[in-house]
Parts: sequence; C-alpha cells; structure tokens
Amino acid sequence: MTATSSPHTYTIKEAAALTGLPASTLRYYESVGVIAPVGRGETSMHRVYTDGDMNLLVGVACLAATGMSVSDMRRYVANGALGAAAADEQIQLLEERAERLAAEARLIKIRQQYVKIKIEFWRATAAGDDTEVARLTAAARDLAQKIKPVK
Amino acid sequence: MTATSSPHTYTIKEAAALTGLPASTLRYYESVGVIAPVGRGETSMHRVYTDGDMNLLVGVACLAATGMSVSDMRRYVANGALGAAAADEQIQLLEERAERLAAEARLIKIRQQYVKIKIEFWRATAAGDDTEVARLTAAARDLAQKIKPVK
DNA sequence: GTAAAAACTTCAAGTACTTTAAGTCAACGG
DNA sequence: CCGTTGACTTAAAGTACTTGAAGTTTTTAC
Repeated sequence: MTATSSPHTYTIKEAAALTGLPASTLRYYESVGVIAPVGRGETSMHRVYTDGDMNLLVGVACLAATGMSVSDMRRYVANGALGAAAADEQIQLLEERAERLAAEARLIKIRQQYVKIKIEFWRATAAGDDTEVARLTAAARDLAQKIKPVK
Repeated sequence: MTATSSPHTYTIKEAAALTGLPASTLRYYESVGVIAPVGRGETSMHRVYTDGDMNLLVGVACLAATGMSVSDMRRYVANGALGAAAADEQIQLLEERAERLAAEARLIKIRQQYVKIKIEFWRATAAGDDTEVARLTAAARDLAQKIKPVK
C-alpha cells in the first residue's frame, strides 16, 4: 500500500449519488442523529464524507429502503458502534424487516394479478365485449377475497 | 343471503389491498379532493367502494406510483382523463404499473437477501466467527451495488 | 340472544422528508 | 481584482402521508 493513507473523501453530492439518498436526506439524517455529525472542510463549512462514512451510509440506505423508521435506524446505527454486545437487538430489528418484506412480497403478487385483470378489463371495455367485461369484473372481485386469508 | 343481487362493492380494506394504497391514504385522497366523496353504508358511516370507484382508484394509484403530486392528480382526475372513455390511456398506465410492480418485486428480493445477510452477520459477530463476519461484510457490500442502479 | 373482537369513523398530531429563502464559499473568465 | 456561476450552508415552511385517540358499527364466538 502506498504511504500512510488513501483518505479518499466525498462531497455531499457524491455521497448522495453513491448511496441513492438525496443530499437533503443526508443532511436530515445527520440533523436527527441517525448518523453522527460528518466532518467539515478546514476552511469551508462543507461536509466531507470519508470511506467509513460511506460504508455506514450505504447500510443506512438499505435499511431505509426496507421501510425502517428513523428512530429504529438511529438505534441500529448506535448499536453498530457497540459491536457484538448489541447483536441480539440488531437481529430482532432485522427480523422485523424480514417479516415486513415478506408481507410486501405477498401483496405485490396480488396487485400484479389485479393489474393484469384490469388491463384485460379495459381492452374488453374498448372492444365493447360486455360478456368479457362482466367476467373480468367478477374476477377482480374474486381476487379481493384472496386478501382476507393473508391476514 | 339470497343471490338476488351481486352488489360488487368493496370495503376500504379491500380497496386498499387491491390498489396498493393504505386505507389512510384513500381517506386522505378523498379529503383533499383527488377523488369525489365515496358512497356510505345505509346504516353506518362506512365507505362503500363500487367497481367504478375501484377502476378510478387503480388509475389514481398508478399516477401516485409514478410520483405525481396531489394537485396534479386532482387536476388529472377532474379532467376525466381516468374515465371509461380513456381506455387506451388506462391500459398505458396499467402496463407501466405492471412493469413497476415487477421491478418492485425484484427489489424486494434483493432487500430480503440483504436483511438475511445482515442477520447472519450479527449471528457470526455474536459467535466471534471473524472469518464469517468478513465474508458477510463483503457479501453485503456486493449486494449494495446491485441496489443502487434500481433506485 | 349477548358480549367481546375487529373494522370503521373523524379529527388532531406526528413523521419523514422536500423545498425555499437567504446567505457563504470556491473557481473561472475578463 | 471583480463579477458571476454554481455548490454548499442553515433554518423554516411545505407536502404527503401516517398514526393515535376516542367513539360507532359490524362481525364473530359462545
């Protein structure tokens, strides 16, 4: 490795591009304590993101994408600093995410079926095929019944 | 119940599941005038969604999914652009929605993998298995790369 | 039947960003 | 050196839901 360090740093714009989070959201997460205050430029007030910051932020972006709340993200990140001691709680937070994702996947399948039926419905409507329109309307209604067992 | 009539109506919960919009959002859209006030039960105050309401709402859900603002949705619906006469446009919207749902399903699978890896990561951390921790850290990073382009 | 549970209602307050306003700082052309 | 362009800063206001509380109604279970 060359020399002491490759202290590669990123501007907020680069950090936004790499995490997929808007710059405004990065500032927001910092302001509400999801992440610790980021370092600033010597002369300017501009935020300077390190590789370590970027690693953390990529993880935070993933959690945000699973719908984790800001307060849970705050907990999760704080626990991350604690290391192995907090493993149990981390696992619990993650298992809640897994459950939510599974439920979401089930609903998406139903919606895909529903959208498919509706496309056929509008084609039949445009074609003036009243019989088919009635059949598809009933099919859509049947799909509603499938929702109940999902609970 | 005798089969004299098939009312083809939906509760707010069914409407929510089929449109993909939460019940609270359906009420909200009604309150801010994106959709006209929905019919109510004879004896109760409960909303009763007809097939016509559902067709409109599915269209609205498509618009919402593409990030259209509430004020634009209001104007769009008021213009009748989501009426029965606009079957072609409905189909166009629904096909975009089908694509979006497919993309969402893919994304959810990736997120499920990410959460799974993170759970394993914390289990390995708790067990002090440094080799496994390193492997899972790398796996999480690889997966993060897959998520970026989708967003 | 009656009684508990689940689903619905409104309204107010909360959440998670997002945008806007007003200003600072750094780089480039003239 | 000076002006202008553009990225950055904070703070406050705005947007689009979301949740909670308190109270009906409908469904379920005995």
